[in-house]
Amino acid sequence: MVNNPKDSNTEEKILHTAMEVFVEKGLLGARMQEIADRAGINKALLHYYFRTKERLYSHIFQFILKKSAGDIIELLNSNLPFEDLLKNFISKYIDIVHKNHRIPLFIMKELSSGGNTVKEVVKNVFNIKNTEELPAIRIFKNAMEEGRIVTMDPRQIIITVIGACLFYFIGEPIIRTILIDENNFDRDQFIKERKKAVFDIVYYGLVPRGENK
Amino acid sequence: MVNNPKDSNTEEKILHTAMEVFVEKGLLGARMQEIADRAGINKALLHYYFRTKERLYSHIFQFILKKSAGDIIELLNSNLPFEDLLKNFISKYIDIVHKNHRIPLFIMKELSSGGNTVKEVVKNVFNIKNTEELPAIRIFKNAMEEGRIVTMDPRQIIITVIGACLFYFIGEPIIRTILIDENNFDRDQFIKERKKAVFDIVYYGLVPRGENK
DNA sequence: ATTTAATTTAACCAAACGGTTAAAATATAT
DNA sequence: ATATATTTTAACCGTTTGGTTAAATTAAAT
Repeated sequence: MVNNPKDSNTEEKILHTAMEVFVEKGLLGARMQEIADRAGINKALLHYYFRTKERLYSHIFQFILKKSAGDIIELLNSNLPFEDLLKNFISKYIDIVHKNHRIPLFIMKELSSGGNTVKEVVKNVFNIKNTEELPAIRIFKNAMEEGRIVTMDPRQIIITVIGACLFYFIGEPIIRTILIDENNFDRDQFIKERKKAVFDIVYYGLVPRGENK
Repeated sequence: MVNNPKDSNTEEKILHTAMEVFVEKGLLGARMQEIADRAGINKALLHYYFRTKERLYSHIFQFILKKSAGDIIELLNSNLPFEDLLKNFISKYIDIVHKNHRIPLFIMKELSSGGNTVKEVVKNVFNIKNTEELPAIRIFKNAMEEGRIVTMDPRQIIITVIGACLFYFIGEPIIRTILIDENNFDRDQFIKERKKAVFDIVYYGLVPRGENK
């Protein structure tokens, strides 16, 4: 009744449900019982698959981290000219975060408390040897060498872009309380405008004065 | 021995310690026993002052929220010209966050999970009647009317500036893992450069083309 | 048909934790 | 000196929670 048999195996169902619960409530707030209930199974079976809460959590955290990293890397793999690349990145990145708006905060929560195994995972996923050679860094360095943008530490640009893209979703509750009139708010439209605003500010903040490309 | 008598009253010591612990570990992660221990008192006395964990937490959360709001409002109260005002705001805001780098994430954590009483507090502190009349909104609208910056939804600008200022501190662990070579990193210098980068990108992203003021 | 794996049921355990209580001790104020 | 407020000690309680266990049941594989 609750289980549509054969439509997915139990392990996937557990992982899917556990991800929801962990993202909603964090490691400490999540309850094994709730995960079991929402997955339509019982607690015994849950422990039968993933021995402990920590093992289950670690599984899911790594999955989310890898997925997020993969999403970003994918966005950078294109041969568009700088302007289009930046516009594309901002638009698609905001789309991704929009569809998974709890993920960034979830990741940062865990990073702030401990972050032991995290660094391993991150280094593993990104396969970092030389920070100079990161795709994102190269993209901005190239644009600088070609004179398309002003000279500036590329890391500062990256932090600015990601921060500008993420912050609305991380801080949405407080932003809406303070900044937005709820009686007259079209969220989808606002997010669409957000893409344009981030691009306009960053792009025209980087392009040298006196040349419009 | 542990208590330096008379150098501070117990209630303040509790609040101070509890703030540390809550900010470090969140509501669920914090332990009343640990707060008592680190405050140099016992659990009974802790409950004698603040009956429940929730009461103590609520106290501290509101305090932090008010302080943070107050900090921002204070930064906006000056009659500097737009360029200086923006530069000043970014610099001082980053300084504040730098000294309390766990606070923003702490606030956002709680806002994401529940945010019941929060809206009350926020509305109370900011005394919001008309979002159009917020100081920050007015500042950008004035600059637009004076032709100093391009026309754009001021809310988008604000979100971009705050996001750019905050994100390094919120995401520092992951940023340092991915983006920064730890063998050759001067954090204070990087944060100093961060101020300039945020200002340059935002300011020149807003100033109309063809006029250098 | 028989073995093996997946799943349920339901009871149970130990530890952690928030909170209480009562009694004594210490300090502060009057 | 006496009353009042603060602080300690230490034991205790009820609940929640992660995790276990054992036995039975059902489904899948050989």
